[in-house]
Amino acid sequence: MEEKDISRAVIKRLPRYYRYLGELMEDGVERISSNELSGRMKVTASQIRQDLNNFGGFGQQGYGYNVKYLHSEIAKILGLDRTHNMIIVGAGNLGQALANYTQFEKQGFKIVGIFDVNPVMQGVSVRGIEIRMIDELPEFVKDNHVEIATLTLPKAKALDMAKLLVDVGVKAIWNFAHTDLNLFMPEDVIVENVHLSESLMRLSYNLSRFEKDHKQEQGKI
Amino acid sequence: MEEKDISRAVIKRLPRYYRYLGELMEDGVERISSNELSGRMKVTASQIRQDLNNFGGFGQQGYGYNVKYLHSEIAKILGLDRTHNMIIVGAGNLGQALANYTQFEKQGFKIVGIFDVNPVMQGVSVRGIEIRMIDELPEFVKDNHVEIATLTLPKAKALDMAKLLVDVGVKAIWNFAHTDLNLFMPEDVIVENVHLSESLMRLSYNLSRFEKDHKQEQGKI
DNA sequence: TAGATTGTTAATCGATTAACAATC
DNA sequence: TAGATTGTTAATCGATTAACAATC
Repeated sequence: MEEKDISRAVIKRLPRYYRYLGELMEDGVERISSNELSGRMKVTASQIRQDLNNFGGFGQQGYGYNVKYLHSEIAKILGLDRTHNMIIVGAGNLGQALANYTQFEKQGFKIVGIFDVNPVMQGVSVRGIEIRMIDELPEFVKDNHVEIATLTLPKAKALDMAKLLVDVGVKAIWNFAHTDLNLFMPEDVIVENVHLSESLMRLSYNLSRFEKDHKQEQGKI
Repeated sequence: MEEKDISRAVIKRLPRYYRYLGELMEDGVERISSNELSGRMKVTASQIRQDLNNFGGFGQQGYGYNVKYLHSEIAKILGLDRTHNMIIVGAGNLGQALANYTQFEKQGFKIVGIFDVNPVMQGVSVRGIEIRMIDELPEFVKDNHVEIATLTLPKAKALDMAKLLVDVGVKAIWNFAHTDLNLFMPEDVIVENVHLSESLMRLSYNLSRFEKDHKQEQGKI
């Protein structure tokens, strides 16, 4: 119906709007104007209005936006109005850390299973969830309506596992492996990459650049 | 000197180039053209050439780019040609997972200390690194030339800790807390945010959108 | 009604792509 | 030298900002 193609840039900002609106709700704020929100979030009011209007007119002239309403509408847009069953594949440090992280559950992402390829892990439990072996995966995904797989395996094992996950019916992969799965996945499988080392490199770039700038300034004096 | 301001979009792609060049090196590839790399990475050859030329002419007409040379030049640009001392602040699941992750060390990010606010953690060791209390922080940062702090504390404690870290001389914060520190930090402090829940929400958005599209298609039949 | 603020169109800015002359 | 491929300028595309009429 309302099927314009929304730009990636807009999607990237939505969760941030959602977070700020959540905070405003906690603070008991009932309504907010694009201009006021603009001040808090350091984006332009114009951009806020443009972004939101991609999805519909959530505001009211002369009033602004109702915080609670807008929050719940963005939740719907982001698919946070329902539960998503999720498994974690790769029970190493990162996988276990994510399994222990209760925040996701509150947002509707329910961790229903943890898998690993290493037999040593079999039977070990994380937050009450027993680690299973991969041979149980196909049945488990079907029986538990698993939509999302969090992939926390080393790069070398990631692609083959991703293919397997797709074969057994997983719809989306949250990829923490340092490799670009999306290039090898079918069109209809969602891949969201979290490349931590790339993030750290960007930090490093900015650090180096700043130090260079600083040295230059001193040199100029 | 060569101080054009490089756009964020370019910086975001640099680590990816670096990764692909690393893989090419491992595969023993000596030279590569922008066109060939374009095919592998699914970006345009034009963009590759434009991106690289922000930093200098690393290629040669009629030949392409020397993989090893380009790899090392990008390393320099990203500040990976030297060691960065890093501490982890927040020894919860995620903090410990990051501490256990040896990959960063290989890229020059050396974890020299782990800190927490919870006295229960005191003296516990992660990968041979003892968890310390915050009162030791100021001296530690100075003595160990700490540049980067990885911040893996809950949101509520994150901002105050960030301010403290800046006060004691930390130059950059790798922020895993669900809050936008950058809005409250001095200009000269680098903040790189990793908002995992935002990433998961983007995945969720795409998942929901796809399902909607799919339903529509079925409806049309 | 008057004032405020949205929704939306138009203008600007920036980033990507295309084209091609320079040159190895 | 001829062929290949870069570096770079120009053209296009998309995203952001500004402006303002619509309307609560």
